[in-house]
Amino acid sequence: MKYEADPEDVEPISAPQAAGGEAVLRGKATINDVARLAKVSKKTVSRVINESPFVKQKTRDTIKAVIAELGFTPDPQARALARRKSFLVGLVYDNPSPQYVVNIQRGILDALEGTDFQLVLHPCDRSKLDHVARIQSFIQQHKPFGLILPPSVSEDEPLALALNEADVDYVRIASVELDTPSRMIRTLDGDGGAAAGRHLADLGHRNIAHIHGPLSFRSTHERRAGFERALAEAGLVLRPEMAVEGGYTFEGGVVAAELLLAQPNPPQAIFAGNDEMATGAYVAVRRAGFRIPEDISIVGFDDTPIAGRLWPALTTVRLPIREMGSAAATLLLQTADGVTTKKLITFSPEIIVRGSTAAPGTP
Amino acid sequence: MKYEADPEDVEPISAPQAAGGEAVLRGKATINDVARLAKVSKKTVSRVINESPFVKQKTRDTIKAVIAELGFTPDPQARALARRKSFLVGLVYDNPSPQYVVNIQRGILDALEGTDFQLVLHPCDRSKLDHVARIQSFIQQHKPFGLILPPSVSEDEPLALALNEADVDYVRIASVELDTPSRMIRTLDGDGGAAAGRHLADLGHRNIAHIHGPLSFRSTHERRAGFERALAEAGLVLRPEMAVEGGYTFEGGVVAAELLLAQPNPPQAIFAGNDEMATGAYVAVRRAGFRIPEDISIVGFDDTPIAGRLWPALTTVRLPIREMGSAAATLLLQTADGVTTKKLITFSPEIIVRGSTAAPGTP
DNA sequence: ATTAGGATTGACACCGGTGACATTTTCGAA
DNA sequence: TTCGAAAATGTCACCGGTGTCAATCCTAAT
Repeated sequence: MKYEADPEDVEPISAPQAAGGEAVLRGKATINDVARLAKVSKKTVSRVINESPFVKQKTRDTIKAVIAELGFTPDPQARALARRKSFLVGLVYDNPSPQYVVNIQRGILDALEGTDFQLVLHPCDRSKLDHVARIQSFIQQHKPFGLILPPSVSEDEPLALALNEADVDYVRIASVELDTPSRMIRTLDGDGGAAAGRHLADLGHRNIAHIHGPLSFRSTHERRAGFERALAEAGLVLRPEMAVEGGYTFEGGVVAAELLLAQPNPPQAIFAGNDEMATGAYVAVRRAGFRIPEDISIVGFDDTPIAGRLWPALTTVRLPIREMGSAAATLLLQTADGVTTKKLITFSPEIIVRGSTAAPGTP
Repeated sequence: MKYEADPEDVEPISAPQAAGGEAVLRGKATINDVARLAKVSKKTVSRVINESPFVKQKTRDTIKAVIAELGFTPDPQARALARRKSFLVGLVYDNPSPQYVVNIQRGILDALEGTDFQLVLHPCDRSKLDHVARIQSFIQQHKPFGLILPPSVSEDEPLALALNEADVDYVRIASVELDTPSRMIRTLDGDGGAAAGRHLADLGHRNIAHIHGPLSFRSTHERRAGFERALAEAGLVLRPEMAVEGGYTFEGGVVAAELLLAQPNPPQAIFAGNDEMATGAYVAVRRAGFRIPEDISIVGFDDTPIAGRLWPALTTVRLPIREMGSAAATLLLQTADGVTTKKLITFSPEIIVRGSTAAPGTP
């Protein structure tokens, strides 16, 4: 039986703009309005919205025309309710670096632009006991379409396990293959560390130190391993007393560098595991009365904006963080299209040589 | 008529954890489950959830007990659909400084923690023609509970006008009273500028320059006005050629400072309208071969993290950005409680003296 | 011309709440 | 004890979509 809406029913709906005399954008069109005007059931409209292949081309065209005419957009809340899945993409993060976080956000937003999805922020604290439970309850309540986990949450295996149980999709951003399999964005931090080591060795430095991040971060180990590999290729070794932890923070960097400089045979060059710590090293080096890069060369990692703002500008290893965020979101949304081709996207870092490194003995 | 659910109906629901044998957290309880167990209608449960005063204390207690037992939490999507209002708080921003943005986010998240609300990010671009239309369509689609507008979107009067028409609540963060009335967080940027001017004048500087932000930002004018006021109180004037625009960016700061230093009678001190530009000034001053603070003193504004990371650390004016974000969210949520007491919260800046300023003639 | 089987489309309940309004209680005043 | 208004609670439709499954429409094969 065909849908036989009589003209009276149709008329007043066809002009949502004009309705009500005053109101112009008020009262959005709903799927019912579209169905009535297109003379089909709302279910068929629903099929068109969701790009179901089981709709005749002609019907589809008619409906699309009506949708366009009415400026109809499906209501995310209603869809979420019916599907038991919202249109939210959660960014679950605990990264201490604001720069990192902002760039990841930007990348995700780039990818989400134009889609129906919205980015919601969900900071967390891995040291809290109910850390995983909180995220679970967030998922249960808000039924996010998916989650994006940058480091170091991405390395949280108990969390990943819990997520696999829960009804969410997620993409992790990390520097290594992780135990729990999942789609992920992988960064070759080791190569970055190697690039830093090679750069310093090529400049002629022999006495090189390293300030690394917390041991609980996988990237700490990756970066250091790559760095040591490059040194080895140049016939150098990283002596144990030349490797100090700086917690990935500015203050940690200051303290770590002070420790290094206080040694009987202080380093000519320092590779810091991130820009924050490199910035801290700048301060310590200056306090100790040394010049950068004449007396001591410094290399960072991340290429956050501060790198270009220091004096001299910091030589550092860049990871395309924004692009990574974008790729993560894209990977997540694939599922929405039913296409799940790629499961892993790899990004390589690149060294950006600026003013904080020079050959030893530069006047 | 009482609700007479017979035990059989009640039993299987009472243990959502146990249901299904395997599943533990699956299948959240709904308002219907609560209603059945508490032997009341779902509407009454709804009243309790929404803290309606028209529920007898005893009934309320019973229902609350059941809610606790079941671990029931209302479904945000369903509520949103029925109320035509979601539980999202939108941060609409275009601020170029990541630091600012992150801190505002943190503040908002602080205030939202423990509530049903979620923060969604909505960056925008005021230079786009459909700028306002985009935000309108975001509102129409996602029906956010409210919006928070930091500068410079907060100063966008056409947007504010459109927002008043639309069905959203919003709080603006700005440095001045704005034409369109609305709840807002106000910062006394003028006082901050004055503090900077006073500090430099007190140190004994007479030849002081200013690098200001874009003229389209109200804060630019506020900060400058306060600065000039303080100079006047010290019997000084800001000569026109000593005021240059730096666009609130690092690069702009570099160029502006170069312009100032190239003048026949270069300044002994520079007050930059924000930390980004102050950082740019550091670079220009060094390139020109001057020392900070011995030859030239520099003051910034905002106290972003970079201020403490520079060498020497930057003397700057601090605005409690995180607290401001938190206050903005709190102001917004008042409506949720029906309590709408405050409409304006004012924050005063404070000068943080660090190493980038000294009396002229310091060796 | 018929007919089977896939291609389309529709009917209807339901997702989990809330709004408007009706009905039942409750309790102080008469 | 009785009555009426206020207090408390319930009924039922609806918010705007989607899932399930049944019904109808086609098309090629018989």
